[in-house]
Amino acid sequence: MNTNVMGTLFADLDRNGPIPLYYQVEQRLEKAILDGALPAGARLENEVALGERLNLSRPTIRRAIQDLVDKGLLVRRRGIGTQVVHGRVTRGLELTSLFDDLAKGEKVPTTVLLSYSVDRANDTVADRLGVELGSPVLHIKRLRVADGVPVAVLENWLPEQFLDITEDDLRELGLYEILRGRGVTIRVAKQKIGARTSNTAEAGLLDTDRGTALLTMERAAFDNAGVGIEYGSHYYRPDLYSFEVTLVEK
Amino acid sequence: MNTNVMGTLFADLDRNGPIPLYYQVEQRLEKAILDGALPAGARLENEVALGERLNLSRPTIRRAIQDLVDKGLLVRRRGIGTQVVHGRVTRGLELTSLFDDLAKGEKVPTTVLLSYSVDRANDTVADRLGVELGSPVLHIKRLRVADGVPVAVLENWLPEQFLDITEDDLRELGLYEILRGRGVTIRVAKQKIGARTSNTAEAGLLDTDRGTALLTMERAAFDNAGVGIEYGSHYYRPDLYSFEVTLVEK
DNA sequence: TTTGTCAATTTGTTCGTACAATGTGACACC
DNA sequence: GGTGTCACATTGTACGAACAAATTGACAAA
Repeated sequence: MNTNVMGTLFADLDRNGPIPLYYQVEQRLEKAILDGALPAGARLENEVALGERLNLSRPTIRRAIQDLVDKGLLVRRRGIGTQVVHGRVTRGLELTSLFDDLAKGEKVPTTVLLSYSVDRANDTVADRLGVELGSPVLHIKRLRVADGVPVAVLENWLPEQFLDITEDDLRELGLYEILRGRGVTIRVAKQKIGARTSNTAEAGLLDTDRGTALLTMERAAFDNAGVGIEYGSHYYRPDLYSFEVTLVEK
Repeated sequence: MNTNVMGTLFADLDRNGPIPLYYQVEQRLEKAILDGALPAGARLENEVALGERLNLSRPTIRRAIQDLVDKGLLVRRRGIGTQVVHGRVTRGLELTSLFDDLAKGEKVPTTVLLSYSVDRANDTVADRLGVELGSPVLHIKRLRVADGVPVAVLENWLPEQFLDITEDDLRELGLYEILRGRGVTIRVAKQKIGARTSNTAEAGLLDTDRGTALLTMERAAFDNAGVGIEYGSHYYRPDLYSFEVTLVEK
């Protein structure tokens, strides 16, 4: 055990602030793992000892560790202890693939607004969003460009409460940024990822040849209360984009 | 609140058996939701009351509810209560997409073993599996057929400890079935889903035309101890298969 | 009517404790 | 030398308790 790391890692826990203690511990541990301070395979101190040194109860420590286990960063075995996973820890997209994450790295993302209208919900949209058939929905279609290269075409439908999102908003910000700015938080999203062959119009938008493969994604997103927020049907240039998912069996 | 349902739902908790109490509660609740006994939007009794009626402590009840929240079945709001999510609950693939899940429904899956050999790990395989470069690995390539139609080509590499898996095993069972039978449990899997255009050989195997789109998936799987179990590089016929993922933001 | 305040309800966080289950290693026994 | 057994370490489950934070609704005040 690297007591040096663990010793200094938790020097300044804010016991009065609004941030939960378990979350502070969790974030510090996660950072240490991703930074390599806790290398793959490193064994953590046991829960009780850790709790004593940090002056925290065992349930609090357990909660922090459990969250990291759920994220796939740590592995626990009864009678043995807790270790950092061996598999390289890819600071992957994980749940952030929820968001417009083209801006994740060095690329400069821009957006071309292809269409913007208020439509009446058809069967599919009404079903996925959980709204009345024929109710007004905001229908937008955007071309996502990274460093001047077209990467994806994003078509979305949003329920009545978002009709006041403007064209300028959409040109400047990602959809999920706009929603966050309005205090909306996505809680559950159901995605379906597939592929198909492009037609002429699609290929033209993405600056490729007709008949090449497209990566497709359909998504329905819901907020805290389970209300439908957004339904999207998107296609991506597969040479420029792919989906990464980390699954953790419980 | 439908007290009838809640009243009878927990009549027979096994307090001495090996199955944890929180898990028993969790499963009964999940079943009630999926069966429709607890319809979308239904409000659960509050945690303390629920605990009193079932003679369980609040932490136990909370654990059961929290697990279902993590699965995207329930939604909690402080000061309000706990509700069943509004969005249709698709008994989706979720984590089961980990497994050979073509047998999920009515289809009859069969497997053609295209190749079977013991190779030395190349760069990619050694890296993904976390084994020494050049160490022996089992290399298999299978064609997955459902109801007589070829659906996917699955190419896998497994580390030294699995060299004794036989060709007959592979023809009869899914890979993950074989692994489960040997007491191996997958804990974390990292997947990358993309698309590309097929070449002649690939199209021939899948009984389609050259140049059509393929859905591709790479996966590295790890066990409880974080040891690499399996690396796979697969491609699927996109008109017959797609990936469904449910994301839950915490 | 509108606004502010307060109480009630409900989930969120944190503590403390006890015992069970599992894996490891040492030790005695054959 | 091999084998079984026992103690030990560590995580898993479950209990009880207290206070904090967020939401709602009722009521009072402007």
